[in-house]
Amino acid sequence: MYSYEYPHPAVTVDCVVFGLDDGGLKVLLIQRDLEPFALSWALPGGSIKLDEDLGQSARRELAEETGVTDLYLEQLATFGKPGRDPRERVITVAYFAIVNLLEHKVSPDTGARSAAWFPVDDSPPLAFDHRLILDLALMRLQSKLRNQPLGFEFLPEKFTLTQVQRLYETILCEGLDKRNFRKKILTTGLLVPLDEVEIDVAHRAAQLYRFDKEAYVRLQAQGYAFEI
Amino acid sequence: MYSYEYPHPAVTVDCVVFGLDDGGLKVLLIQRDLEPFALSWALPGGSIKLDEDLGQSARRELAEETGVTDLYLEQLATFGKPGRDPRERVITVAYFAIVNLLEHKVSPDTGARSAAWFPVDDSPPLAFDHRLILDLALMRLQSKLRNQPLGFEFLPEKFTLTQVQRLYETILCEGLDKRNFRKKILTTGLLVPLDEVEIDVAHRAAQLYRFDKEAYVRLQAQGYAFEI
DNA sequence: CCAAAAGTGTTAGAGATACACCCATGG
DNA sequence: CCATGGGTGTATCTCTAACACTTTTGG
Repeated sequence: MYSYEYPHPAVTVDCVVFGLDDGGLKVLLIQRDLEPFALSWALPGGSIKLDEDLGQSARRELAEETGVTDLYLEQLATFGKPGRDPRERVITVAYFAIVNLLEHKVSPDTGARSAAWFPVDDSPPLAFDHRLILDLALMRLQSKLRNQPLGFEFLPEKFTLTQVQRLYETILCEGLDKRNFRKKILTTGLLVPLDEVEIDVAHRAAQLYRFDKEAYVRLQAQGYAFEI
Repeated sequence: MYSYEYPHPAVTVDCVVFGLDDGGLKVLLIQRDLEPFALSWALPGGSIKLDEDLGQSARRELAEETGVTDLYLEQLATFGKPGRDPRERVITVAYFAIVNLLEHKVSPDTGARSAAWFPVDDSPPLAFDHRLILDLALMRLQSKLRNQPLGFEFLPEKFTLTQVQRLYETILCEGLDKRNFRKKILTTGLLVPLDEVEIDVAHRAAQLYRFDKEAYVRLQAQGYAFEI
């Protein structure tokens, strides 16, 4: 008989979705309508289905609960401390996601539960061990930003260098020198200038760039390591 | 009623345990005695218990199957593709471990199943998706080695600079300049020279060092980032 | 005295940092 | 013409990379 004699825990996915707007770095939370932690805010997520891969479950739950569909997603870590859910043993596979708030203007209230963006440094108490998960995701975001060209996931396809710099400054919580930053980011060769400039601004219009993902993949295969 | 209506998958842990000896980088595998994949080699691991944290499960399984107890352990990633186990849906939380082969001379045959160390670049076909897990672990090892002082986990408490250099060369698969390597590793301030030298060698005895973990933790808290 | 590995400094080049002003545009 | 942000170059310094010989020890 080919089967596991051991008791099976519940398995869920939870997503830490980051976005960036003028107010800074935001995280997407949903308000729970059921016990335990009814009315508390929590990371979007839910039970996996048995015929779905883990990443698919994460995308499905996000779409159902928040309407967010187009995003960068990667696995963060798995949390399974006994007692983290008062009902039963629940293992949760946490995902880390980035969504482009500027372009898609995601309205998170399309789902069944109420969802909202909170500043990461001023978010409400969270259900379960979700604070722990959020903190880990934030550390991961800061660390990955430095050695992977991940930041562009926050931006629209066409962006200015100032937008990129502000992004880094906001997430890393540190000021950066404009000239040095531009030199560094341009010498990677990963940004290609477009034949377009910003529009509708009350000052000199900035050059627009796009991120050349193909070039990055190519360089990466040759051992290139992005660093900012 | 506070419970999950969703079907529960099986949850296991699997460990990629690395060790280093004169023959290079090794990985610890066990030979399966049951179907599926009977007689195939596989990563040590097994079902979690409902009252155990995930890391504890990993340590318990390792001790039971291979006798290995004293090791560095961290979570790697979770694999849950439907069909990865032909019996039923199984989510496995993979762990990444390093054991000091030189000092402990682990005899992996103490467990119930036969266990053995294989060169990572010459290991047998593996059961399930364990090849995928091993490959990820190897990439993680190489990448972490560069920006965390993780390599010392492979070595005895007292070691020579040449041992450290050989370790880096073996795992990163690249030659390193002796003088530059020594300069770099010593200027971190994380290695403290002991009042001892190597013994029983047929040539000039080398200075012994130990890794100052406390210093690392202290520096890390101040924003220091190890890099080699 | 020979074999084997330990140990040690300098120079040139690349990359990082610090720093301030003029330009273009819209209102 | 003014306010706003866009855009640019140089000098210094620090870190990295390349490189070869002498010393110690045991056999």
